[in-house]
Parts: sequence; C-alpha cells; structure tokens
Amino acid sequence: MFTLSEENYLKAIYHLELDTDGGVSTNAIAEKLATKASSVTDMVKKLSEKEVVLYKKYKGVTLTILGKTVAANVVRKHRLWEVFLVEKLNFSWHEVHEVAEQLEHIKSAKLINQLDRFLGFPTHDPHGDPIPDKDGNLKIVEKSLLSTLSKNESGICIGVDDSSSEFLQFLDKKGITLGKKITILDKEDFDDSLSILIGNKKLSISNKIASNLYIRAHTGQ
Amino acid sequence: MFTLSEENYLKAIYHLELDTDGGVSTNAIAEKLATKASSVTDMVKKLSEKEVVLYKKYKGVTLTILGKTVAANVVRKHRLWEVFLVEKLNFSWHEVHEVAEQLEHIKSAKLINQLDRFLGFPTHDPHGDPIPDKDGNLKIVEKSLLSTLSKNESGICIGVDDSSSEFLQFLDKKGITLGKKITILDKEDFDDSLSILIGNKKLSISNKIASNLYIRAHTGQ
DNA sequence: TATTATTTTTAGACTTGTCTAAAAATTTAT
DNA sequence: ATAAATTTTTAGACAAGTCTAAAAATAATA
Repeated sequence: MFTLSEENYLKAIYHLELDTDGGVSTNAIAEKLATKASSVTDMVKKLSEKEVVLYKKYKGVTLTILGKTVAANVVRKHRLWEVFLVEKLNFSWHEVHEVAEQLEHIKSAKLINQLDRFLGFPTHDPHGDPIPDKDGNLKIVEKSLLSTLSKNESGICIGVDDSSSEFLQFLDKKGITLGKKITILDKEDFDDSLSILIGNKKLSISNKIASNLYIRAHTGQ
Repeated sequence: MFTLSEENYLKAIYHLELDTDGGVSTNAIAEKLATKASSVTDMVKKLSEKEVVLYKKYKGVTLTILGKTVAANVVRKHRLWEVFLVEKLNFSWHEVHEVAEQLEHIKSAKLINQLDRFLGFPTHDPHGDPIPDKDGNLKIVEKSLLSTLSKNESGICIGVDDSSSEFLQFLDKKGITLGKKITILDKEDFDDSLSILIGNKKLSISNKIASNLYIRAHTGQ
C-alpha cells in the first residue's frame, strides 16, 4: 500500500515521463510538487526500495512496471472523479481539479469500479484527457494543436494543453467546448492569430489560445 | 482547518458525548480510536488550544459549540457518502463504513452540498441514523428498541444500534430492512426471544437481535 | 582542460502524531 | 481514612515527511 505522499510522487513522475526521454530529474519533480530537491531525493530512495522506481544517484528516476501501474491507477481515479463532479454534481471543468486531487487517494477497488460503471465507462475526462483502464493502459488518440492546422482545415476539439482555471473559464466564455467542430477561416501572418468557425459563430483567437487546444482530425465537412 | 486526525478525534468525542453525562474520559476516546491514553492527552491539549474542546486535566473533555459544529459536519459527510454508496453505487449497507471513513475527510463545501442535492436531501443514512443538516442540527425521532415492545404491539424498523458488518449481513439474510413494519406476535419468557411478523413472514429472533433494532412507534394496525 | 555554474545528495533539524515507561492524580475498597 | 487499584498525565523516543545549509557530483564555459 502507498501513502498519500508516495502516490503524489508516483503521479508526478508518471506525468513527467510522458514528455521526457531518459530519467526524470530531481529538480523537475521538485518543481511539479512545489517541494525541495532534498525532499525529492529522500522520497525517491524510499520509492526505489519499494521497487516502484529505478533510481541511480544523479541520474534521475524512471517508473518500473509496478510503479507505472500504481500511478496510472491514481490518474484513473482522478479523472473518473472529475467526470463525476461535472456530469453528476454540476461542477464546472475549472472547479474539479482541487477536489479530484483529494478524491484520487480514496482506497477501494469496488468504489472505483462501481463509479466507472455508474458513469457509463467514460473514456475521457472533462478536459479531454484519456482515462486509463483498470490495467493502466490508455488509448492514444492522434491529436494535434489547433495552431498547426492550415486555412480551411477543420477538426473536433478534444482537449486542452493548459488546464488552468483561467484558461478554462476563458473557453467557457467564448463557447469553446469539447466535441465541437472548429474550422480555420483565416490565419493572420502578422501575429499568427486565427479566425475560426465554431458552431455557427465566427471567432478571432490568438496564437496562444490556439496552441493550447487539441484537435482530432475531422475528414469530410 | 483541521487535520484528518483532529477530525477523527472530534467525531469520536461527538459520538461519545451522546451517551455520556459530564466530560468524555481519556480512556473512552482511546478505546474508540484504538489508540493509547497518552496519545489522547496530547491531542486533547491541541484541540483545547484550537478551542474546539473544553479540557480540564483529569476531568475529561466536552466539545465547544465550534467543536460540535465541526464534528457534526464530518458525521454529515460520512452519512451522505453512505447514502451515495448504497443508492448509486450498489454497495450493501455493511460495506459502506470503511469507504465512508475515508470520504468524510474530503474538503469541499460545494462537493457536499451538491452531493446532498443529488441524493434528494436524504434525512437518514442506510443504517437509519439521522444526517445532520448544514448547521449540524439533527432531527430527533422518538425511537425505542424492538425488545421493549409488548406482545401485539408493532412499529416501523428505523435503524440499528450495532452496525457491525456481521449483524447487518445477518439482517440481510433474514430480510429485515429499514422501513418495514414489525409486529410482536409472542414473547418467550424463558429466553426473552421474540416471535415477530415482518412483511408477511413469521420469524423467531433472539433477544440480542431485538436489543439492536430500533423501532418508531406505529399507530393503527 | 581547467574553472565556474548547476544539479543533486548528505547531514542535521523540525513537526505531527504516535508509542512506552514512569510519575501523579483520582477513585475504589478495605 | 488509609491502602490499593485505576486512570491520566508527563517525559522521552520514534517514524514519516519536510526543510535549510553545506558538500559532492555533474554539466557548461572559457
């Protein structure tokens, strides 16, 4: 069994490994968890003894198969609870993270399996991130940033890169939600801003926004 | 804000105060929490400084108004989650306690208010215990033990005293559930066992069982 | 390659909540 | 009312997880 703190470290390493090649550095973990490098070293030794990470001094850490499974399970719980909060308890997508951070540590296999069933076995959380299955595997969807599309191309909005509360609230205000079709009407060379069609509305969005929205390719019109 | 441990102490004292006159003793708290008296003394001092209990050395503790509010809120959360687990996730009433012990410590006012609404503002948990309202008040129902009824009297089963997993599973097996009408057909002087009518079934139950079932008076036939 | 800068680890300390063993207070019984 | 038994508190220790400051290893730069 793992403590709350251990689970948080495993989750952080799990997320960091996704966009790092080679081991995850002590400092990267420290920054992600808002803690000190010395604390990370201590914990990483503990996790290494528990055989959930591989650790070589000064060389960073990687998750073992076991560690990856544990971490994916925490992520699974986090995302299922987010779905619950949004679908059943009328939370907005920018309100769920803080509460899900607590709920993800509740220990009960039956609870999470029944919750999964109750929610209709969802595959993605409210931010468009995939929900790992019971074995920790997640279905990869080929996705691209909205900013990489060309004029007249279109796609379905499937997720966000930056999931800060401010950004999510901004999207709410503009009416940009998951599942909507977005078409590039025009690209402005001057500042890389975009003119897009979403639903039946025309919007102008900055490149910064477009670089934080994920799109699934959408063939046909 | 209170730590998980502090909340558990407050909840224990809250429950113990209900059937104690005068302060709650150190040993009673220690027994309830399966800890040592010396640990209780330490914690009680801490709680006293936080002004949630009144504490006089060697004289036991009582909750302050603030302490009672905090404790009642933890109990409220525990019981609402129990309702959720049984009504929405198909848990049996003997499976809910352990999970609710974890869920009761999740901190989010919105979460618990929305959960309350989602469940239809229930007044009692699956064991028949009342759910405190937002201010910590609970509606008292005049209830009596089944064992105190006389021959030919009847009432509605509204709760259990002993909520151990074994007892609850026993009740499941016998078909004794909350809300059912129970009529005393006969009382056996020899061993104080009872012959009862529940639904359209006749059952013979021991005095021990009858002393753990709460009944609300039921006028009329 | 030698030196500087950065990253990582070690060493020692602190907090929370717990424990054991012994001392002090209270209660019970003779 | 004094002695014995019980309860409660104190004193000191320990584990988990964190921190600061200093040392060691690695990486970057001249």
